[in-house]
Amino acid sequence: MMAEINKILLVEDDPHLAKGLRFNLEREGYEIFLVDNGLSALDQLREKDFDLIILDLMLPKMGGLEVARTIRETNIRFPILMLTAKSSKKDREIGLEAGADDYLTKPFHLPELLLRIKGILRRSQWYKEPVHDQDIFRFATMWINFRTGKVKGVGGEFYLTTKEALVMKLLVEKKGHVVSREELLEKVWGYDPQTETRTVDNFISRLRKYFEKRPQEPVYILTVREKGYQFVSSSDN
Amino acid sequence: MMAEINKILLVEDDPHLAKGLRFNLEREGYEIFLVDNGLSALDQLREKDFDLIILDLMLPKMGGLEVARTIRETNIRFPILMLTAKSSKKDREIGLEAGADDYLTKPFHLPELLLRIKGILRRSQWYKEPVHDQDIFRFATMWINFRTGKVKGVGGEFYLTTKEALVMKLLVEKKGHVVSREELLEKVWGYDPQTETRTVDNFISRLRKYFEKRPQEPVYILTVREKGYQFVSSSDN
DNA sequence: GAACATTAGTAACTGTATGTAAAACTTATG
DNA sequence: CATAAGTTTTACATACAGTTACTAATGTTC
Repeated sequence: MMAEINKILLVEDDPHLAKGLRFNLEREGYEIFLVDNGLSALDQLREKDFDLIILDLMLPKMGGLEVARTIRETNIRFPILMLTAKSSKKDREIGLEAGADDYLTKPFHLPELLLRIKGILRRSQWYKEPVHDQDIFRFATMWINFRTGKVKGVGGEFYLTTKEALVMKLLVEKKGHVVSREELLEKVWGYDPQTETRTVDNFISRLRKYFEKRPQEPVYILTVREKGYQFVSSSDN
Repeated sequence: MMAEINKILLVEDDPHLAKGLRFNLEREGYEIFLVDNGLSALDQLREKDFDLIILDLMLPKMGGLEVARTIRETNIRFPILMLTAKSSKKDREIGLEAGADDYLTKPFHLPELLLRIKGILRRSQWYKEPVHDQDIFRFATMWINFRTGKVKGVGGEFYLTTKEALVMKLLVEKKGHVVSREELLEKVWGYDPQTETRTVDNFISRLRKYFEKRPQEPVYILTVREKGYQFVSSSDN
């Protein structure tokens, strides 16, 4: 399973509490997006993909209940954790009735919040499609998803084109072994391996620009003169 | 939605509490099976299909935690509601950690128990039988009614035109497979697929504006170069 | 090691496919 | 017949794949 960072939308108008929560949740490895009112919350949901929303019941502009109901109207399964200041039974009942998956009464203890978050995320994984390991390859400080072509590294993310991904995949699959231009032409392009072309070389050149720190002195994608190219990776996978 | 009677396995060794709960839950329309220890609970689970287990933490023969863990070993998603006599924080954390979906501290109020049961059952429905009205299609945080063209999302609602809806419907029906421009032209427009036109591309462009958060980097309506377009909904990373 | 031959690196160019704003056209409606 | 909504074409921008041409590196021969 891919260790994707979970994105949490935190909707809290008390700046003090918000700051504290953000700090603690980020320390736990979650990516936190903070807004202080209900309308902004819905805006954010439209913009980004979140894994969970933590929603204060009492909010300016649009209350937590209304936000929860709006979400439930279109997405019955989006994970919602509600925070309620009042500990009155009535409030909690209303919260759950409005569609919250769980709630916590302020003041709450951090370990319990963390447990509830973990629980909700665990449950919400059920309906998400698992990412298959064989599609994802990690090396150095980046990973590649060969199915989608997505590459993520410290410097951000980008997409390989279809052919680029196929070439890279073939090299990686045969890591430590030389792959001839003929084999690449055949398996990636479906060409007659007789064909005289420099296409493969050009693709290698491009891949080195993506993945090598100094493309002129490649460390991963090596040339084997007269034979072809070879992917090597000292470490993992 | 099917009005199936929900079967609940109640594991409680206090005869007094057990009797009261059974009475009240049956009055709510649930079918209750009662056992008074952990081993019998596992026996029952092997025998029948339950929708939920309500589990006392303190039980003779085999404790609630152990039962919960045993269930989680084989069925990660079976709904578990834990009852704990002690209100110590420690206990609740342990309960959730062991895999309970929710817990309640004794003494609890009946309405709250009922709400939690409803909540758990609602959530567990998601993976049992997702709502699939013929005309309504849900994805991400929105839904589309293909008959009327109505689209609703957290950001409000609007209507697709007839052709827009037809294009979207065809893509969704063949979700996960590439649909060629020719097929779209034929099935939506009734054109001779020979026709040279960019109409399809324009519709795709428009649909992306409606449904994609970043139309330039679509995650649902994908281009397959030289082949056509493809709708995918399992958009991991 | 000088001269030449072979192989590889890569910038620049070409053709084709796709994205999309805007113009042009069509149809329905009052 | 004017208007608006829906559709389609046009035109231009961009992206991808593949070729060419030149440069650099390596290997071979004398």
